[in-house]
Amino acid sequence: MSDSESREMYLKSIFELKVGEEPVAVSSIAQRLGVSSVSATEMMKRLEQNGLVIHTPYKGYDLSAEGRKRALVVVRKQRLWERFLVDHLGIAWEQLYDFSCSLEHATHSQVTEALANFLDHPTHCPHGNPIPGPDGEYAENTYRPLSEIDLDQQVRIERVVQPESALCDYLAARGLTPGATLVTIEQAPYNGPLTVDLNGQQIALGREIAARIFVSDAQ
Amino acid sequence: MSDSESREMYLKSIFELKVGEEPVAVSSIAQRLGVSSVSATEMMKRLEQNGLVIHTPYKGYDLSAEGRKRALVVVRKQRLWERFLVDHLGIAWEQLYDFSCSLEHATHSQVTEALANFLDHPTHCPHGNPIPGPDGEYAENTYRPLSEIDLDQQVRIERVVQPESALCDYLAARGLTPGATLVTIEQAPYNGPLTVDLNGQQIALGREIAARIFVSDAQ
DNA sequence: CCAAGTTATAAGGCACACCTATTAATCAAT
DNA sequence: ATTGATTAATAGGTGTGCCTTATAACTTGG
Repeated sequence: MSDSESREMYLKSIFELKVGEEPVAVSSIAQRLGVSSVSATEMMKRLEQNGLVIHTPYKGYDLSAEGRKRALVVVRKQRLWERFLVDHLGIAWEQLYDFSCSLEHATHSQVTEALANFLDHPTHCPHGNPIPGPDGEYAENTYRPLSEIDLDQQVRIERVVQPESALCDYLAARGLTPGATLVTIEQAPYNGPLTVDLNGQQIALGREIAARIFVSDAQ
Repeated sequence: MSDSESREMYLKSIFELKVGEEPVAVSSIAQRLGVSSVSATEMMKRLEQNGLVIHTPYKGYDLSAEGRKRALVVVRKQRLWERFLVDHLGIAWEQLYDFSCSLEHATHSQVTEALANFLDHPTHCPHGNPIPGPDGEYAENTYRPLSEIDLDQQVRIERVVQPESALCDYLAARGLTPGATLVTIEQAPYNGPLTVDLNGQQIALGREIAARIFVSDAQ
């Protein structure tokens, strides 16, 4: 990978991994990118020197204002490409993330905006995630993770976060894509799987997966 | 640039620079890619070890069958993207080459074929160059370079080879794009400029440029 | 055929994104 | 307050794509 491409991936990872208020741990960044913690730490130092991230020792890293801006640019490119790939090229839902990930780094901003125009300025990617605006506007929506839903609730899948192909392969094979409606049936103890019912079929989902599926009430 | 991206650029350069039977000189490859001759030689050695190029000492390099195949894959991607950029995104003709050049390396073959399908399998890029087929079919067409046309001939611009943006900026500003019809007026001695008439306007073209513009008879 | 110009090779370096292995610092929980 | 786990920092190393400078090998034109 090239210099700027790597940097973009690191920034995007922090953006994607950030959930609550806590900074993102180096270890999780390293894991996400498939590199050692040392390598990730090295890169984070470089990014810190460039003012793109902020370090809280022994806690992790956050994006600075500038870093967030850069990350949003990349995310915008990726999610626009995902729309194009699925809407116009007919690429399978579970392959989108990987294919768009290479394209995102190779796309000049002028092409990005022309693409947004061509696509008629979509607001969400095929995984249900918001597409950042051209000037960095980003409204994180407020769906709740499936892992936090009470039992016997009927819910609708709204978004899948960190939708890399391995996860999406699994979900697509079971029909767990945005728009699907399911009912929470049973939560096994000791952080065990959550069983849900999708069209009469029962599926047991690990907690990590359930935490990445965001849902809304489907009354 | 990354490893494979660089390699692709080297292979593509040889493909683009190859004109007649002569192998392509390292110096011209180096010049095209903006690297030193030593660096280019280094890379050519690596490519030779991989069986992608064939060396004729003190003459230059040629693509092997496998190398040509790889180059054609890259060229196919680039030219398909150029069509998309100009036909659907409305990107200016003179910017196509640069923008498509980044995309070509980031495009999975599955996406390439879906794109070809979306574009309805175009045969030529916006510069008039043939788009290689999915299995490496490539028919070099037989137009003659403007630099070899007799005087007082009316000709039509069919293709512009090695259409990097610097050249295309120059040509687009003067209306010298594929489809334009012009008349050869005067060839200055000592490899001087060729003067042509385009819609009553006289333009003096250097020989290097004239050699990159391929034309057909326009009776 | 010989000198001028190209081309090739060799030597030595730089920056980057990675790596492993080790030690130091800090946090959290008993 | 000490321990055990996590996180950070240090040292040392790899491969790749680039660089400059210098020298050797070859081609070609007068």
